[in-house]
Amino acid sequence: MREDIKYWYLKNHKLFEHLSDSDVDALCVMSSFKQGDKNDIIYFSDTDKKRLYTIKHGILKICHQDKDGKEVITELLTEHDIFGYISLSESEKNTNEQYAIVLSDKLSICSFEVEKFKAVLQNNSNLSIKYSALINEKLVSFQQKYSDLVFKDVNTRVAEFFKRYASYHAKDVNGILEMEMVLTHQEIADYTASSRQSVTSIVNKLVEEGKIIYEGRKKVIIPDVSKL
Amino acid sequence: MREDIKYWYLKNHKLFEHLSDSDVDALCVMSSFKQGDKNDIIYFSDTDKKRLYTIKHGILKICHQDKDGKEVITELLTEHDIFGYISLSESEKNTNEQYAIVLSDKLSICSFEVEKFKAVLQNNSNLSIKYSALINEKLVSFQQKYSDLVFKDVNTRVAEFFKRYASYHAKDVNGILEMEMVLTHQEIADYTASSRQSVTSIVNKLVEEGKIIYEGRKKVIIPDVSKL
DNA sequence: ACTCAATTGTCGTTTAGATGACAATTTACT
DNA sequence: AGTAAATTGTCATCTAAACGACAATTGAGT
Repeated sequence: MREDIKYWYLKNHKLFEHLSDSDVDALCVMSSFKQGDKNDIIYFSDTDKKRLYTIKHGILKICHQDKDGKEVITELLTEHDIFGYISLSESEKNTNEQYAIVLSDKLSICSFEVEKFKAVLQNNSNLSIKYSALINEKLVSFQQKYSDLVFKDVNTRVAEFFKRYASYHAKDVNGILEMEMVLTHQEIADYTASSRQSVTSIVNKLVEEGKIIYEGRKKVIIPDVSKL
Repeated sequence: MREDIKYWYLKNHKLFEHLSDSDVDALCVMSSFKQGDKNDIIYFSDTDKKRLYTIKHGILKICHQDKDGKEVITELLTEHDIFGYISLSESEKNTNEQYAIVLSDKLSICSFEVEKFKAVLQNNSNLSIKYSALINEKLVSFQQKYSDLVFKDVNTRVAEFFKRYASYHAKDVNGILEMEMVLTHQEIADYTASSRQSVTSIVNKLVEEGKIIYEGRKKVIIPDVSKL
């Protein structure tokens, strides 16, 4: 990949936007860009060197599995999101059974070796404060997700999934939201901690009520988010 | 509180242990220690200045509530844990409906104004890397908690609560774990996302099976953790 | 255009665990 | 000690949502 494109990406990432040009240069040198296709799997436990990733383009799901192969999607990640974190104890198997799968047709990600990234943090306290704040945001939104699972029923969780998904992936055509849906019902179920059949019937109810419109299986339209 | 005691606490906190003496001095000056009693509430949304807290002694629960007053306990915090985090956007109401309640008879906490703490981070990249790693650990353990809620049934969750609680609060008397239990069944239910009645019957089952022993309502003994 | 695999649709059935109601017990308070 | 309040015990009932099973539809690949 051309150096200037790498540079451009990093320069426009909210995590790095206030770095000096030379700092971005340094990051640029140690960064490694990679392409992926739909259904590609990224294991980030068993690689020799731990890496930190940020998404340049595309959608990715982070999954956990239990022994029976049942899957939860803990996160849906998009452009500029980061994953594969730094931790105190080097060896730690924190990423137990975690893996990422590409959902969009194409994915391109940028990664750094954790150790090298730490070195950059050493010299940029601003960056590391931003980084902590970012992780912190994740934590907060995760706590929210947890409470939602406890307090809200499946209907609400699925409806809110569509809102949330739209907020990231829809383009607004005067008030009407249009988006490409890369998740199957099964995956929406994995993400909302419910079952495939429940999602199917809830989606159909929403469609009947006119709150969402499916055009084929890949395109979703939300005529009025406020009514969802 | 005497300066030397403050100093001692900070110096022995794993987050600060490798700071230079003068850095700890600086922290010491800006730190503020406070005492609390059982059932005291710490709101950390509506105070004018945001603060970052670390617990010197005692046990604290962090709760969320839904509109009907139903409560989830998202975290149980003890000695050296931190809470009330820094975030990017200053105004942000991230701490929506979050509050902390003292569970132990006595609590003593140490706190810093977030802005001042950030300033210290500025000059200590080591510290800020440690700090990010710490937050990151929280995130990971929270994702675990989420998967557990999805995958594991109430019995397992309650049993694991006891193990976890023991790992923090039990003293080991040659293989037998003894601990003070500061949570009621209702609170265990809030923590494990179940109901009071379920916890009661599960606890009684565990007692019958000899896996745990309640002496009164405040003391719990686990004869053999491996059997739990 | 045809075939097969993946996805979705629709049921009836089952179940874990919540909920309500009330009693029994323990602890706190004066 | 004596009373009130908090906590725990025990049921029977109810319900949301999972699960299994199979059909219908869609879309991708040849």
